[in-house]
Amino acid sequence: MSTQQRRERERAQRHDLIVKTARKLAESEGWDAVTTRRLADEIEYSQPVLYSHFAGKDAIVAAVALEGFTELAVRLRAATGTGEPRAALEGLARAYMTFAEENPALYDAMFTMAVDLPFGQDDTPEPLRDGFQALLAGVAQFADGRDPAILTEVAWSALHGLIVLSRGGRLPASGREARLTLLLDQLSATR
Amino acid sequence: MSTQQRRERERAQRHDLIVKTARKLAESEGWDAVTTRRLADEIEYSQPVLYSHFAGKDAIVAAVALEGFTELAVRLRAATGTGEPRAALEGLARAYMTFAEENPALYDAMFTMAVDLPFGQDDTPEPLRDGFQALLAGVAQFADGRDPAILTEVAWSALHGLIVLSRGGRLPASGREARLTLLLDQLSATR
DNA sequence: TCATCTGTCTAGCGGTGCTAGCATCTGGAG
DNA sequence: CTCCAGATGCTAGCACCGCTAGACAGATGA
Repeated sequence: MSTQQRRERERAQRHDLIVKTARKLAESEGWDAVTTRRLADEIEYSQPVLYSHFAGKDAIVAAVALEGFTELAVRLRAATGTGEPRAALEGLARAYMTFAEENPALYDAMFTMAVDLPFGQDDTPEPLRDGFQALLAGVAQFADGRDPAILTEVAWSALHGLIVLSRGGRLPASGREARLTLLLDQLSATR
Repeated sequence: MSTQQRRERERAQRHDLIVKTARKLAESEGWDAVTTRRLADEIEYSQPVLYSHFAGKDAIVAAVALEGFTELAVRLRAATGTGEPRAALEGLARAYMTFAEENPALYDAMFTMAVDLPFGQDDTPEPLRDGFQALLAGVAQFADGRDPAILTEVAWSALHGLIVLSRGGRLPASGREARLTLLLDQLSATR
């Protein structure tokens, strides 16, 4: 009885250990450094153990990404102000960009790597849904006639584009602030 | 004398063959299928031949990307209209998105994979510079007081975001047109 | 004709994700 | 207390990856 429970608890702990280690490793040395051998070594178990917890490496990345969505949602909710529309949007956008900058590997896992997470579907995991809802809640309040969902998607896309192009060196680091300001201006313009 | 020339010509042809084959293979089966072995097999030479033309696999991807920048620049220039601002911008944006949709693997090589292409620097290859200039030329004409470069970068980022998030299934295929319309509206709004 | 030199190939290195099959250790039955 | 069964984690190995050393053949020039 209690033995069974202890085992399940230990299994859950090890599951977490794998996810945390993968994330830490990815963040410090990049996802290329996250190999099954290295990961196994780091958690002090052999490779096959990983496969008793996850279907494969992709599933591990997906688990890390899921953790990211939860954290992002929390951050966005915290940044969702209720003041003047333009300022509220700015707070939200900055929170999003800060998150991406502070956790580049995590952000990659969430938005560029793991493709096997079902996004806009019925079986979409709760954290994903929650993340988008947090963004939506912040944007919706100044939609001002425009479709809130569409507006959110466009705003999100633009932010994502800025982040990903900047990171790859496609955009100069210098104009960063100017780009964000312009984007916010354009998004909050209502004709 | 002529022997020398013939050899150089043949070398150049094989160089092109490698790039074309890599691109075709990537486009039909994805970049994962483009392995050095597979590529060597496809061009009917052995692996080491690839390395007598390119420093490594990354360099091959970069060569494919470079080809893409040239083509994109041509497309954008062709789409740069001179009529009413909003319509001109729309034509440009649609040309960009169409290019990305028709050549997904090529687009990936240009904007998400190859990191060793110097973008905003002094030694930036001409095709890259040209591509951005084509976009700039189209956007600048309706900047209307705003910084043309910044505006171009923001517009580009937003388009890129839409494309890349749509492709990964992060954005529903349904709202595509609505998102583009809203984006164009916001970008062409001058306060 | 022969030496050299260029070009291409075979074979192999160290790495990857993943798995089959064998030990070992534990928990419960007799 | 003993012994068996099942769970658990390991070693070893598969097929593949990018990349390269060294052997080999054919063309080139003296």
